[in-house]
Amino acid sequence: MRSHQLGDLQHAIMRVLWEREEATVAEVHAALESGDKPRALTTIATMLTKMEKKGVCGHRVEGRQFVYHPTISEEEVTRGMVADLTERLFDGDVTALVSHLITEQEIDRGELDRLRSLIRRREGGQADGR
Amino acid sequence: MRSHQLGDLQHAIMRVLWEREEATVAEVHAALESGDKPRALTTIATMLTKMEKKGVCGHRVEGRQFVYHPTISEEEVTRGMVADLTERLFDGDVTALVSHLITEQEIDRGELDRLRSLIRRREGGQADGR
DNA sequence: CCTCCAGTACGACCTGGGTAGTTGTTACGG
DNA sequence: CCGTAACAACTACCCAGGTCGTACTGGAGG
Repeated sequence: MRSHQLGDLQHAIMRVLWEREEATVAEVHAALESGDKPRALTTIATMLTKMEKKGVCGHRVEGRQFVYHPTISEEEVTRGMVADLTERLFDGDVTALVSHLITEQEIDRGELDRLRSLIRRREGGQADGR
Repeated sequence: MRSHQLGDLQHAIMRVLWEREEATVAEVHAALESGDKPRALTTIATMLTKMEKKGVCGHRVEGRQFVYHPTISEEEVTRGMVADLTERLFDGDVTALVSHLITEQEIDRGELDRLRSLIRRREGGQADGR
């Protein structure tokens, strides 16, 4: 089961869909205009079409326009992409990734603190909730 | 500075190069034969050429063959790819990624323990050892 | 009723990763 | 001295992401 991989634009579009539950092409386009480099409306439309064919979203017809909605959850995608990276970079060793993050990447002291308590909570309560 | 992004095969090849410091096309090919699906020798050669043009590796001539070597470090690539993912999925919030990992991904109790001490070490001694 | 506009459908094109066949060159063994 | 095999170079594809321009169509307004 190759977890759905999304390109940059695809992921950006999905984020809009996840955030709003539903959105028209124009709405997605507008939402992406802020900050991002300008894109043609048709680019978004084309992308949405491809994404639907790919199974990551669907649409219903409302009057003349299509209202798109996600068919996969953000968690699903996030987990999948993180898992993929973990596989490629650390041979699937999640702990190695975490180690890398807290040693090589920039995390300030306050963050470390938060993480510590997060781990403690995880260690304590868990009967493994998956 | 857009950190060098590598495809699957490219990354696999780089791993061989990093591991051996240097390697001929045939050596890389042989190293990849184990476990991976069979690939033509020319595929590796082509890839190496493209990668060199991209600046991730170089080569010297030894007799009839090319001996390739990496020109970027594994750390560099790892950091870059992790950073990219962090950016895309968590808007650059490294802590959010770590949180995701220890709550959503599979980490057993022993691992958590190791992480705890890792954080402690990081918090205490750090004069930033990079 | 006819025009115009909003929107989708369709097709074109570019890039980069990946895969490999074909060609050309050259050192080496017979 | 010559054929062969080892190599690199070149060329050609395929696919997916991304980016648009253009065609088409149906409904709203004059």
